[in-house]
Amino acid sequence: MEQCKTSPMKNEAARIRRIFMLLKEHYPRARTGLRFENPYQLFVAVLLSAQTTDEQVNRITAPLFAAVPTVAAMAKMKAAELEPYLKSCGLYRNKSRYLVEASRMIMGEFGGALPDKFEDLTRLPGIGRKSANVILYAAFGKPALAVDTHVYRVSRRLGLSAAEDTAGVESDLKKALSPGEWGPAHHRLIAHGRALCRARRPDCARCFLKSCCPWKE
DNA sequence: ATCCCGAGGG
DNA sequence: CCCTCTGGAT
Repeated sequence: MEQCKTSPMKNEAARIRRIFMLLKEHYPRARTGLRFENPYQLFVAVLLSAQTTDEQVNRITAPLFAAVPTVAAMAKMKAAELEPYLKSCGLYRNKSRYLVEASRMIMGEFGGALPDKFEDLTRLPGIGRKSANVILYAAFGKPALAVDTHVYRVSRRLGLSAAEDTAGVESDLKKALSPGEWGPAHHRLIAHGRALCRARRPDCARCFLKSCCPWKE
């Protein structure tokens, strides 16, 4: 109690460290649920994952990768030819168009190889800040912290950030963590958002972070 | 701020 | 019926 008055900032830092320590304990090896074997497959899976569950994405990508196995093959497709493969996921018209256009840009401007820099990735249609960060970390092993709907919601409930947009939350989380922790933290916040800190009906009663969480529904 | 947009849960 | 799912472009 006295520590709160004498050094509130230091106390807050300790609270945040405790949150990530507990997340690590409960989700020791949290990682992406998207199935992929190379950067091309991750690029496709991430682009498809917008407003769609990873399980649904995996159902789609299995036949899609068999039919369209490379960036070069994707670049030769027409959006209309691709749509049947994406029919069962949301936003399928946009996603079909983005996949073809982005693949053509990768062929034309990046020599057929998926770029490994944030500024290049976000130039690709359908790849924004979140998807670029996922690719940087999962495909290239670079320090990056993607803020998706789960990370955004959970971070704000936990008081890790009060930012009103994903870029602001990303900035706050990065400041609170060392670069080596960014990727794992991303996956653990998602795991927590799915398991307990759900968008609807969060299970605060069973939450192991209850004692260090300011949020009440 | 709005649009895209099927599947699954409640 | 309503809300949400590893968003991005206009």
